[in-house]
Amino acid sequence: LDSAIWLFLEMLPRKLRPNDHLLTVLVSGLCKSGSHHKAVDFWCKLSENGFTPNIVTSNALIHGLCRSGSLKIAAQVLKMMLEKGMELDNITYNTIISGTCKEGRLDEAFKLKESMVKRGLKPDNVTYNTLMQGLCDSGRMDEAMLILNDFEKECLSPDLFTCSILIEGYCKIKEVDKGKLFLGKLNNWNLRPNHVLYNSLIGGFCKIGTIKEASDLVKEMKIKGIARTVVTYSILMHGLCSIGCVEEARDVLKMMREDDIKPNVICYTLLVDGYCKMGNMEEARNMFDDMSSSGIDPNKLTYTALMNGFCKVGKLKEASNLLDEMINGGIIPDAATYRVLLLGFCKQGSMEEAYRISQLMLKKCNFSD
RNA sequence: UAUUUACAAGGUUCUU
Repeated sequence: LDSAIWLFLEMLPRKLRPNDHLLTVLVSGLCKSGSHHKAVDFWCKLSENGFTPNIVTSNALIHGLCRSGSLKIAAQVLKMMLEKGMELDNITYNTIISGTCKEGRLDEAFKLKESMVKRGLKPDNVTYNTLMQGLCDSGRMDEAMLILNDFEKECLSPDLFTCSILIEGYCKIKEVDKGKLFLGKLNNWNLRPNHVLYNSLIGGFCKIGTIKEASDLVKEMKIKGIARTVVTYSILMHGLCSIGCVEEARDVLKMMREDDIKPNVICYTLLVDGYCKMGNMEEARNMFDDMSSSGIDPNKLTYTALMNGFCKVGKLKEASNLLDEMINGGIIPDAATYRVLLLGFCKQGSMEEAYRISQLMLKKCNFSD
């Protein structure tokens, strides 16, 4: 990415207009890889040289900044966009409304919706869905439901995002049956249910401990021709593991094979963690080894789950071997990983090994955690 | 295949 930036900056004095699509890809790529400061610098340099990025590229930057929790910087970029005379669009507003909601500042998010109206823009489905999501995240389901009136007032029609946000909201507060009622309302909105709606409900039933209802919904998906996904089955596995039914969760792998869906690293991590939580470290290790032979590489979360398991049963040597193994494999541990190990060693009174690990952490860490 | 909204995995006050 750095050489891509360099190349683009080289073009500036030659009065070559960089390709807008590529600029957008580059800016969002920089943000995704955590270099949002570089993305901002890049945007500024382009502006200073008379090549102010267009609205799409600028929106991508705003989005990247919102995602990394840098709303303050996003506001500064927004200000510069306005100074350059850029016309903000719905996507700009929807993006910052979403970012503001994610920070829990709902009042401010609603004010932003008002200011987009003042600017002559018409809030759309994404705007209302985003605000709804904010309300659902805070458990304010009654207010979320009231947004449906706004849809009608604005002659908008709720979409599958609207439905899944509401279903997920009800599932989160364990009112799964209320969520399920939306399946019946879809016809009124000319919608056909999709896998996300079902996945959310399956998760809801798992959460309230009614695995039977959950697996019935999987059957219903098959009957109705709604595609199951790896998420569908991982939700089921998570539900089973969380009530201690790891063997049943493992059987889900068979269901997946019959359904021609390949398990991914998340599925295996669920099983590794499931066995760890049961204290069955032998099977946990077996699963860990199985996944490699299935060609799926364990990631940071897989290692941390397994290390946590070994720590809990006092096998600290195994845990610290895993730390070395993951680092040698090029997987960067994070704060959660180190916390598991440090807690494990401290509890057992092995302060020297805890110290060694903390030194390792300080040497390797990127200070973001 | 240029930008915005929905679904899955690890640590989380302590003890067990």
